[in-house]
Amino acid sequence: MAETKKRGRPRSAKAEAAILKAARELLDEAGPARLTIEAVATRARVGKPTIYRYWANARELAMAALMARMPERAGMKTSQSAIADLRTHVRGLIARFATTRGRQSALMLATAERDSEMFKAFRNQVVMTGREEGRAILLRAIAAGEVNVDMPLETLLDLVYGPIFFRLLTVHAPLTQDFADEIVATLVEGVSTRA
Amino acid sequence: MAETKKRGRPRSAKAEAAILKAARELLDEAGPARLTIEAVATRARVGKPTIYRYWANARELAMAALMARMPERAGMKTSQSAIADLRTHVRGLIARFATTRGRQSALMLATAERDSEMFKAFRNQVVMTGREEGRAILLRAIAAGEVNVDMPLETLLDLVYGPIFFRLLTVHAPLTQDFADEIVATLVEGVSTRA
Amino acid sequence: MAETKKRGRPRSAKAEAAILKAARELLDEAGPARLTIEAVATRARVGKPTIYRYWANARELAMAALMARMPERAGMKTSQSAIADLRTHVRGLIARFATTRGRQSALMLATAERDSEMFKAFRNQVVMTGREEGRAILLRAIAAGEVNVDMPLETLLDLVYGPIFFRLLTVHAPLTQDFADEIVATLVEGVSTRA
Amino acid sequence: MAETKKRGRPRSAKAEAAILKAARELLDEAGPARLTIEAVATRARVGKPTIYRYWANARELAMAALMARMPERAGMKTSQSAIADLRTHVRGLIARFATTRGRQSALMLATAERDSEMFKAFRNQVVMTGREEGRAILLRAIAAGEVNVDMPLETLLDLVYGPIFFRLLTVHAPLTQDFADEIVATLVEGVSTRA
DNA sequence: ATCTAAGCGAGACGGTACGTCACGTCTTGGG
DNA sequence: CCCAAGACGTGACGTACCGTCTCGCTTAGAT
Repeated sequence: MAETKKRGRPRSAKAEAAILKAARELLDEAGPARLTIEAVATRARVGKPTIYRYWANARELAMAALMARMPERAGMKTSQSAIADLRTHVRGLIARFATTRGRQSALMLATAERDSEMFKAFRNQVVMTGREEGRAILLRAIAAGEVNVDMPLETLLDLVYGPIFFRLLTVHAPLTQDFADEIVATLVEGVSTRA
Repeated sequence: MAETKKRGRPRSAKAEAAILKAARELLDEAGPARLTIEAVATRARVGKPTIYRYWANARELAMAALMARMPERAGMKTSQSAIADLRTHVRGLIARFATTRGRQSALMLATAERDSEMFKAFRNQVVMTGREEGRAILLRAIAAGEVNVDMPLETLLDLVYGPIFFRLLTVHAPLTQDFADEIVATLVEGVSTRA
Repeated sequence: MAETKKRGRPRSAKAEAAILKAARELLDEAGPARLTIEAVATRARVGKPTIYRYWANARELAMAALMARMPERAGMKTSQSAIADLRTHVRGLIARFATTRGRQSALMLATAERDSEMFKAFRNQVVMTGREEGRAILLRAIAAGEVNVDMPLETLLDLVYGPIFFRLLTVHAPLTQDFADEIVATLVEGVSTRA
Repeated sequence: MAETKKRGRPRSAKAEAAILKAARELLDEAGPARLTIEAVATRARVGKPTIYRYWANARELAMAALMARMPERAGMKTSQSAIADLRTHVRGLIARFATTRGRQSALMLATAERDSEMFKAFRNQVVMTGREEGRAILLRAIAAGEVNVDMPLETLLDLVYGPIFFRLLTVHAPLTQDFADEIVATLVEGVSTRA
């Protein structure tokens, strides 16, 4: 209830929107490394101090712009097989990240200061949003008895998402839809010949 | 005929060593983002042009310094179970990367210009060296009939390495030795209840 | 009809006083160059626009603060010798200006926009107040036959005040009471050997 | 003889000249208050750090530009009357300072940081150069028995130069050639009626 | 034993962007 | 309609590094 009385001129939503728009455009045109505060300020017809009032530096602004940019997650349709749902989910994930925007997001993640608030927000919103959906699917699969996981669910989720980001970063092999299927198949079946 | 005649003063091995030493120290003290050519030149008591004679920019120098820094891979001992060997391998990998140096390497990988020669060299030497060993282990496992892989081996390798780098980048969960075991167990057994 | 109806909240005398007080404090602490509107507003707990309602810019405010600060001129006592009175007057002048405040005033004079109203007011109040007294003394001396001036009185007054401000600005020699005596003696006697 | 060996690339005389030229042009066009480092850098096609390598701030640069600008003092011709020479000297001084440049110089003097090296250099070169000549003339007058000064020569010199700068600063009366004559006449003859 | 080309350290060069400060104006809600 | 607070666009500040370019000095193979 300790609400702070807002005094003085309120922040301009217009300015913030113009900044984010300019940032997004520059990301598209030149990538995150070229996103400078000066360029954003000029393009958004905004003063530099205004930008610094909202974000601490160019990287945080870039993250904010990328977050605002991530496509809305379409509500997932549920089929009878949770594993089929997982496959669809991973395919969607790859489709999302195998874009300039997706690559830039992964890159931001790697570059950002590990312990800033922005980093956590970015990680949660960009990387982990999909994760919640993935977690739901896996829980459904466990409930349905399709799957048996005797370890932290986090580990399994990392086994799903890790390979995608790995290819994104190392570019040693293409990030295709087939890769989604291969990931899911391996995780489900395992490679053991014991069975 | 094709030999290039070497005229003039040869390059100084001492200078190169001093540069790399300074670069390594700065990496340790301040991280890759703070590794500037000026700082390296000052610390190594070397002229800036000398540095540029060897490396194109600060990131390449950082990669070179990190590469020179990666611990020599100990010759892998082979046990009777290829899967046990894989587990040992993954554990070693995690031990190597769960260090400041390892984290910095992953970070460099993410930041580097995707199509430079240096990027490829760095990727191959830092990330993919272990991979060759992993590939050998898997091939051994297949030959021994311990394992059955009906997809590109690359995919399976990405399923091993991807989760490690993912945690390195997102820091949402700790990178422990247990995680190595969980990765291997899942990949081997799968999570299906069908069996 | 012609009368302007006073509508709305009247100006706050308290605000003006607080502003001038803050300005004076900042002048003492940091000098006229550091007297910024922002600092004054913060210290006086006053909005910046309120300051601008009274003064056009920081220099004018500084001048206003300095004017409010000049010590009241004590009523001059008249002796029998107008020349002795002049000496006393010049000594008093030097005493007044050989202070931080005096130096700042001279500096303001030099910095101010030459044709602003404030400049004229400042010049008249700070520099020329003394001058009126000096003029009166000289007129008395002429009337008493102690002195004979066959040129504009202004010139003679400049010969009295000029050297003081000159030393204030160039600081090449100290501004002492002896200097007052030397000025008056030279002006009265001249340096010619003809006599 | 402890000469310092000059290492590294020597400073570019061309750059320095271009900077001073640009500074002079800006002084002429907009005055000392508008002389910004940015504008000078742009006009001189020179990097800002290069300017800062030579001068500590805009005011010092302005002083340097004004110094480079002061007209060479013509070798003074000597007549039979030292007092006539003094009159000629003071007239020349007024002619020099009753210009935009002269006024700017006086202003710089007033604005500069009192204890910087640049301030002293500027004072000596701009204000005090003429002073040496004036001192020589006075010494000649004393030697010739034309004049009798029983006080520090500095005081007399201040009585000559002070009034000029005073009018320059206060602009309460015009700075004419007649003023020169009036100054000299008063100093020589004095205003006393005793004689 | 020179000559000469390349590497060396140092450091100045033209630039770009940084993050900050203060400007003078504008926009709130409250008195 | 004034007040405080404070955000706004603007413009300059002084600094950090960039990557390039002289300097004068090694250094060592070719002459």
